[in-house]
Amino acid sequence: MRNQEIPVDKKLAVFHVVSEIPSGKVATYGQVARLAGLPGAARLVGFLLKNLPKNSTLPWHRVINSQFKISDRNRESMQDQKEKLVGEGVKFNENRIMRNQLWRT
DNA sequence: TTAGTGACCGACT
DNA sequence: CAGTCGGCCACTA
Repeated sequence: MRNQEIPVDKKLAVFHVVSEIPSGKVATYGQVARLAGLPGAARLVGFLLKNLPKNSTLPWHRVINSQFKISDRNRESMQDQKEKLVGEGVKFNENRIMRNQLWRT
């Protein structure tokens, strides 16, 4: 059977990195991809988070884009993400997250 | 196989 | 700051 030609290992690596993001901090898609050993695969991270099962406990809300903003998609989901971050103590400046809230390794 | 799309990124205008 | 472009990865028609 030659199913699974897709890089499952990469997906797991990305999920692992996201799960390591501490509460109160945020990471960019590109940063997650890089830490997962997949430099340049930022779009893949977005794709994976979009297809995340609802029962997942992954802190996807701590992932933002390089502009320190919440990526466009459903209005509800975006608002939901911001509320979760605020609830964890992440500070915003209007709709932009402050740079010192970035997860540093 | 080719072309289009997306929760992206960096450089450039 | 906003818009465009080429490049990146994987998915879909």
